[in-house]
Amino acid sequence: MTYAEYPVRSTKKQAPGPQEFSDMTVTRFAPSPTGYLHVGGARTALFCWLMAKHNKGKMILRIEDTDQKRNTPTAAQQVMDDLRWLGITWDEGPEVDGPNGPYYQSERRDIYDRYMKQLLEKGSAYYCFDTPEELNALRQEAIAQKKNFAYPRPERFPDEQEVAKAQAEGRPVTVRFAMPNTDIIVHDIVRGAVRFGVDELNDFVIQKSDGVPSYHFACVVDDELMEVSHILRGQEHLMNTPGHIALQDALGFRRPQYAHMSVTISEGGGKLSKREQSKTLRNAIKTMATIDLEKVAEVGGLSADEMATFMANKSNPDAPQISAMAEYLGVHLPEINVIDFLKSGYIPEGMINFIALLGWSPGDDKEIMALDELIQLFDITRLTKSNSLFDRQKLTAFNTEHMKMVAPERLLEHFKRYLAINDLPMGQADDATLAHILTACQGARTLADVAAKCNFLYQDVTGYDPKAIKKVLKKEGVKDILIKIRTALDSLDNWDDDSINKAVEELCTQNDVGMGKIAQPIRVAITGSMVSPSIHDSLVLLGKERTLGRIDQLIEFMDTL
RNA sequence: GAUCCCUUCGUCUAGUCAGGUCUAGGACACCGGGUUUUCAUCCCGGCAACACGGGUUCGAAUCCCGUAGGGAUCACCA
Repeated sequence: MTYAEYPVRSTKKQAPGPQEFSDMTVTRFAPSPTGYLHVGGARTALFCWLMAKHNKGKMILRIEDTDQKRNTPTAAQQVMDDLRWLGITWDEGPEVDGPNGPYYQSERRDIYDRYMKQLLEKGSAYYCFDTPEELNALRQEAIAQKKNFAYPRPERFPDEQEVAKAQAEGRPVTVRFAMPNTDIIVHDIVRGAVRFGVDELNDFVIQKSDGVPSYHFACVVDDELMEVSHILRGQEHLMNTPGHIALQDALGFRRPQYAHMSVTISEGGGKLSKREQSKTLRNAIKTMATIDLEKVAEVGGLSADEMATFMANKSNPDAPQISAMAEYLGVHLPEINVIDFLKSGYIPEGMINFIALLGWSPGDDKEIMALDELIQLFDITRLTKSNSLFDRQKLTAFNTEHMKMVAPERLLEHFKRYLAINDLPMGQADDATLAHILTACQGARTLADVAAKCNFLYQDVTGYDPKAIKKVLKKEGVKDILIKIRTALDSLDNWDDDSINKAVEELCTQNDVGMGKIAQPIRVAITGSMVSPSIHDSLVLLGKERTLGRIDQLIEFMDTL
């Protein structure tokens, strides 16, 4: 079948079915390991995974590490950790293996070489010896003429002798793919039929001068060999697709189905990226009146010059430097990477649900969905065409819902991981205590809220919130009440919910006051603030001795008011 | 600049392919009220959109054309 004959029925619902593929749906997530997994990548992975699971197929994880300059050795591991935290698993790939490995492209060189040779022999690809400077000049010329740059394909392709000669002269040797002389129509599940004219199509590089295949080539070869039936990726790849299709045809490969997803935009506008974090930090620094810039630079490990260019909006330091400076200044950076959300106390169930709704919906009013519902309802044809903005407030709302829905044991697991990654003293507590803290904080929006609300358990009261002083302590008769509370609590034989509740209720009736008059002074005494879980939970968690001690401490403080 | 994609409440979206049931539905946010020993949760109510202009049609959010705006891509990066 040629491109033109490929059936076009609807622009959306029915993209043509894969021709020669088995019934098995195979998707793949193919990150390039340059750092932590960010939300955009997580969304792509999620849709690949949902699609595979919904169709009882499989998802492959493939690491696209053909560019040595960009890859860091630990990045692949980080990406896998982040995927696992989200609950996204892969059926084939690193650490689980499978019949089509290896799953690191850097280990597949011999495979690519075979196909490269085939293409060269067929005359579908040819060697080039241009230097970057020459190429650049060509491009400038095209711009000057207001034309699209297209590599000038030679009349006759260089032979092996010329290659050897070029090599001897020290010229770079690359291989370009000779694009066929036809328009190419991409049949996309999301976008329908998209036509690319011959004039737009360019002979692109498929083998770099270091001998490594380019992304385009490796990706096409691997997708065929790994039997990938559906390629889900960001719309930034749409323009690459005609090239990939032509490559598939030249190599006699099958054509997978494509779905180019819309992009996720950040609140500040533009693509969600680290740049947003630099921007937030920079703006925060600018609003700080008294600030020791030298000290900040030192914390971030930047030289004075680097700091200056950063502040002048001319450079963006690396993520660790940004984080170090933000932490030092107490600036909360917008979360970008999956791990940022973990650190901020979001749980994977909430993240997954929220991300799934960025560019997809089940078609009715259903929004809060557990993982198995998501799998059951997922339908690739329902992907939205337009870009969507990442709204953290809505994420928080979803997180709140899932905090209530998740099984207690699971929430406990998430909580322990949260405490560990933030290295909080609460992490030393035993499971029973943590479980109690969690139930005492039902309704919390994030795990960070839980930790903050119960932080008083792990920290002495060193002062009192001015608002608490004004609203609670400076009221008539508080000191007397406090003394009565102390006496009542001291006399309790059992330190449990019932006894504490009963004691507090009795204090209310005896003194003819409402709950607030008793509960609030206690709260201020034990936390120094006006926020804590219910009184009975707070007191049980704190223990009798410490409770009484903190009440004494407050009674003493009352005299200084 | 060229090419491609997109456009419904502030935001995520349902509805568009098969035009009437849409005085456009839901959710988050926001505003107002209520429950609660604080915070959070929870409950009730409110505000709020078919980008614009032309067609086609008895009838347009839905089909066609144009305009405007936004995004993506234009690498020996993936």
